[in-house]
Amino acid sequence: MASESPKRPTIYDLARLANASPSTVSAVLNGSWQRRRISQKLADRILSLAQAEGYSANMQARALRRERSGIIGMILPLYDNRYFSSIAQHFEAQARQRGLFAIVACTNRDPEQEREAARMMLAYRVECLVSTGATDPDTISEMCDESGAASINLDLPGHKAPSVISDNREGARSLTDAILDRLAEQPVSGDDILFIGGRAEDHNTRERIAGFTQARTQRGLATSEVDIIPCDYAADKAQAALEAYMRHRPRLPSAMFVNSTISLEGIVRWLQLGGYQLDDMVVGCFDWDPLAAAFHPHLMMVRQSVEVMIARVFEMIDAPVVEKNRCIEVAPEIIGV
Amino acid sequence: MASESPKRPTIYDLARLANASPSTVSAVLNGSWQRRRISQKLADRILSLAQAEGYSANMQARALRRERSGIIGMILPLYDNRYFSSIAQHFEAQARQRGLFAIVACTNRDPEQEREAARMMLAYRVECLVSTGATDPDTISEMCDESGAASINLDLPGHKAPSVISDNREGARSLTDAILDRLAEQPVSGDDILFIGGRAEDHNTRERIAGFTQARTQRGLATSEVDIIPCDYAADKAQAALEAYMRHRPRLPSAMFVNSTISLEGIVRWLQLGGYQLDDMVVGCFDWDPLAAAFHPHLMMVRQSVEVMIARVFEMIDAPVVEKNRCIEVAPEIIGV
DNA sequence: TTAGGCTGCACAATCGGTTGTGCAAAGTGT
DNA sequence: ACACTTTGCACAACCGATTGTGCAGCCTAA
Repeated sequence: MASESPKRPTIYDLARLANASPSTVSAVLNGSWQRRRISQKLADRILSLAQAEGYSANMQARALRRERSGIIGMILPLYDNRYFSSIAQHFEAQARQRGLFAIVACTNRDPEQEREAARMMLAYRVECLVSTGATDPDTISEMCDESGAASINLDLPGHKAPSVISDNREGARSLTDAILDRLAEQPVSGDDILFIGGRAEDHNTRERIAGFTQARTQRGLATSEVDIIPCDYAADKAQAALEAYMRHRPRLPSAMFVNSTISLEGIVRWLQLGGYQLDDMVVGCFDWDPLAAAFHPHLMMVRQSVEVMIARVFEMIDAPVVEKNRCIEVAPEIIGV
Repeated sequence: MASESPKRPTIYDLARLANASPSTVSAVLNGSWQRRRISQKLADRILSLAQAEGYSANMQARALRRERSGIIGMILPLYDNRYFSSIAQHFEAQARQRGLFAIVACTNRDPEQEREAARMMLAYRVECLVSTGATDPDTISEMCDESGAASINLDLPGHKAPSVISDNREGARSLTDAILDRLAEQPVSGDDILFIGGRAEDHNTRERIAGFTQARTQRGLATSEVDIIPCDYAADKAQAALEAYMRHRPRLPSAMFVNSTISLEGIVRWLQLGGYQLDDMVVGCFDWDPLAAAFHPHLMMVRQSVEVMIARVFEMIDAPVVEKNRCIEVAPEIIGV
C-alpha cells in the first residue's frame, strides 16, 4: 500500500510563504521565539500559516539535532495478561503526560528477544528504557549504559539499574495468612497448601516462596519441598504439573497458592477436567484479574499496585540521580478476603 | 535520572578509525556495499570495527535522510483486555518480522485522544497507521492522507481507508443460534434473550444486533426493542443497565447475549450481588477471554480471529494498492458450544 | 552628533546518516 | 603501447530541524 507522498510542508516552505528565514520559523513553531526576540506580528503570521498548511514538525529531524528523541521505551514479557497490559497502559499515559512518546515491545520472557528489542529501542535513541519482568535485566542495563540511555527495572529487580518491584515476600506472607485463616474457618480442613507456578530462578518466585514458608512457620506449620512446584508460569505447564502432582495424591490439597493468573488458567482447566470446582479448595492467587474476581468473589488475589509502581518509575526518571542498586518495593493489596 | 551521554560512535568515528570515508562506512553498515563495489577486505575491517566499537545506526538520522521512518503505528481503545492486547501483541510480532518498528497508543475510545495520538504518530512519520476500534476512523484516515501515510481500519470499519473487521453479523447470528439450541436442550425454558452491552452507534454493535434479530426471526421469534440494551461496553454501565432492566422484570431472562467480556464483568458482578449464578442462565458473549473459558467451559464465546485479522492487515500493507472502501470480514469462531 | 544599547531578524554550522556522481588506479584486449 | 572497461573508493549535497552568532536599524542619552 504505497502512499502517494504529498510532501508535508517544512519550515523552509513556511519560510518562503511568510517571507522569513527558516530559523525564525523554527523558533516560532517550537516556542523559543520570545527568547529570540521575534515580533508578535511575525510570530502570529507564521503560526496561522503553519495552521493553514497543516504543518507538524518532523520529529526525526528534531531528535537528530537536539540529540534527544523524546522517546521512552518499555519491554514487557507479554501484553496478553491483565497485569502487564495494565502496566503498559499506565506507562503510556504517564509518558504522554510528560510529552514523551512511549514505545512498548513484548519479548516473551526470552533473553534473546529482550536484547534484540533493547537494541532496536536504543537504535531509535530512547532516552530511558524500562525493563519489565526481564529475565536478563542486567545485560539490558549494560546496553543502555553504553548508549548513554537511562534504564530502570520494573517487576523484577536487577543490579545494574534501579528497580521498582512489588513487595513479593510480604504479599505472599499475607496471602498465605489469608489462606490459612480461610482454612481455619472451615468445619473440616487440613492445613496443607500447594504452591504452584512461577520460575524457581526468578527473584519474585523465590521471594514469594519465602513469604509462603514464613507464614506457615509462624503458625508452626512445616512446609515440604514437594508441595512447592515452580513449574513456570504458562497455563499448560501448570496444568501438566498439577496433573503429575495429583497422580501420587489421594485427594485435592486443602488449599493452593497459585503464582499467577496465567498459571491459574491451567489449574482451573485441570480441575474442570477432573470434575472438581474451584470452590472445593481454598485458593489464593498472586496476581489479579478482574473477570476472575467477578466470577469468584471469594477467590483471594494479590493485586499489585500498578499505578503506584509506574508512578515510582517516573519519579526515578525525573530524579536528577538515582543509585543503581536502589530497589523500591511497593506493597500489593489483597482482594477477596 | 540524567544519563551521562558517553556518545555512541558514528560512521564518522568509524571512518577515521578505518581510514575510510563516511560514505563507505555507511554503505558497508547498511548492506549496500556490494552494489557500491566496496572490497570485501575493507568491508570486513569496517564491520569488525563497528562490532568492537558497539556501533548502531542512528535511526533518526537514517529516517530523516531516507524519508522513511521504518515505524508503523497502531491506535487501540485500550490494552487492558484480552482481545485488544492480543491484537497489539500480534501486530508487534508481525511488524518486527518485517523489520518495522511498531508503536501502539491507547486512546480510550475518545475521538480527541485518537486524533492526538494520530498527530503524534504522524509527527514521528509513521509509514502506516492502523486504527483499531476507532470511534472516528475517517478523520484519522484524512489526517494520514494529508501526511502521505497509509492507513487501515481494524475491528471497526471506515470509509476513507480499507478495513479489516470480524464478520459481526454472521458471528452474532451463530452465537444466537447456539444460545437458542442450548435453550431448547433444557427441560423447561423460555426463548427470551437479553442483548446487552456495546454502543448503539458503532457499526459492530449494530451488525451484532442485526445478526441477533435475524437468528431469532429465522426461528419465528419476535424480538422486542426493550430486550436490546446497548449501554456501552464498560462493566459498570452494563451492571447498572442490568440493574435497571431487572427492576421491571419478575425473573432473570432465559438467556443473555453479552456484547463483550468487559460488559460480562458487570453482568457477573450483578448476578453475584443478587445471589445468582452464571449457570442460572444460558449466556453467550461476543468476545473471548481464556480465563473466563477456563472457569466456565459452557459459557459460549465468540473468539475473533486476531491472527487472521492481523495477517490481512499486513497483506494490505504489502499490497501495491488497495481500494479505500475495501472491507474484509473475517469469520470468528464460537467457543464452548 | 555620536557612542552605546536594544530590537528583530538572517546566516550558517550542525546532528548522523544516504546516495548520485566523479575519478584515479588497475585490468583487459588488440 | 594505447584505448577502454572495471574496480574501489571519496566527495559533497541533502533530509528538516536547532541554535550560536552577527548585524542592520532604531532608540536613547550624554
